[in-house]
Amino acid sequence: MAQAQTPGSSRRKAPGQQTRQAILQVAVDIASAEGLEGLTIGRLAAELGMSKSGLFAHFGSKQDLQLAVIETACAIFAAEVRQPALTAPVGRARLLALCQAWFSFVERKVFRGGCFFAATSIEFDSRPGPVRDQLAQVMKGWLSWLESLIQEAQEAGELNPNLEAAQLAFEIHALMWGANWVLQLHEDPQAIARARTAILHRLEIKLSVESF
Amino acid sequence: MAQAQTPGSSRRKAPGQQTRQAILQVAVDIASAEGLEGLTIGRLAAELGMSKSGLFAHFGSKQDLQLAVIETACAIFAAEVRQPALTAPVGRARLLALCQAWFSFVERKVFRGGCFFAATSIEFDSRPGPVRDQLAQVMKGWLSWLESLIQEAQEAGELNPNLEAAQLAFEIHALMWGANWVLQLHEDPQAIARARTAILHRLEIKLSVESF
DNA sequence: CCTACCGATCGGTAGG
DNA sequence: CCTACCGATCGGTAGG
Repeated sequence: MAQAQTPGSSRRKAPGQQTRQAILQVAVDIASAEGLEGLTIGRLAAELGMSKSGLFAHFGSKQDLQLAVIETACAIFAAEVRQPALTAPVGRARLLALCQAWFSFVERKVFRGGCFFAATSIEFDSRPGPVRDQLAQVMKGWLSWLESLIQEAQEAGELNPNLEAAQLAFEIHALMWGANWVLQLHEDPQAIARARTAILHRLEIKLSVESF
Repeated sequence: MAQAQTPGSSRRKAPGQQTRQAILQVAVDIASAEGLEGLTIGRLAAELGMSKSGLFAHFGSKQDLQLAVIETACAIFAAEVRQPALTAPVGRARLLALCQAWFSFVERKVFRGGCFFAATSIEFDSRPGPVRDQLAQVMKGWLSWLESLIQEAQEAGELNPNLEAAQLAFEIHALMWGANWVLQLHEDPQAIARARTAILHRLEIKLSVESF
């Protein structure tokens, strides 16, 4: 999910690949704000200063473009949120680092429209097809990963082992998206603080804890 | 918000109003699934078996249609969720009745695409204009109402008065939408159970409580 | 409430 | 990567 589509180890990308990447960077921003349907070929071409057909040559269809945009969003998310968590030690520290990275990621508006996955997975939840299937798979992977970090913290003796990991993952995820939603719709930065407070409470951590 | 636009008390609606209501009933279902932008005049007319312009005569513009659809969704939500809560006694019982009604409302798929407000407020959070403004106002009203029910329960001595009501309202709302999202995207009915468990835990109610 | 239309834009193709 | 196009659909209007 995180790896680019270039299989080789060559540092130099083929020129076509460079253009393709530039297109996808712009596309992922538009899609986070206006959705994967609101992302139109004409609009995207205009924003890039190129012709529709020139752009379209990089993708066989609009659906292929949408799937490529999801891949790109995954790669950015992996670098911005998953990677920082993996640099923290296993256990509660890693869980905290993940939450920290996620809140930073929405506060810095890495994607113009807030969390790309919130916007697009809700947009497509009633539109059957490969795009919806890929989004569902990505989100399942995210929830599973969150669950595994919780289990690791439990095994390290840093989290109450009586909590059901999948339940806790659901709750943390819901609170994160709640914060993203309030932040986007009401432009209320307090949303982040509310979600932080709730998550720390669930992790049974006193609220004065370090820099978090 | 809940009242229809007919001011009089006449039981009989003008024939134009009947058609208008029929249009809006179909429109609210489409919009909950495909969004307020995905709701096109042509598609709506086709689904109703009438001409585009005949339909359009009831609304001055697409934006007016979108605003009218939001009003209709509010009226349905008031009848399906707010009203059942108001029949329960003030305090914890009313809060529980509200949650009960909300989960029933998404389980029965009162709106084809799940919670209309989740779908559309996320769709429009990056689209400035009257539609976004109205959705933001409706959602602020919902969160405030939730907060006031929590305060009433605290004043009745049925809920820990040290909890911040706005914080608790945020958390309950986030958990409800988390359930709606998992239900829509993964068709996993366990989502409802997870949200129920989390909310009861936050309300400090033993999980064996009555029929809930 | 209809037919008949408008210019703009949609996703996509032909041919270079 | 471009120009030049395709049929379909978009929101919206004229006129009845």
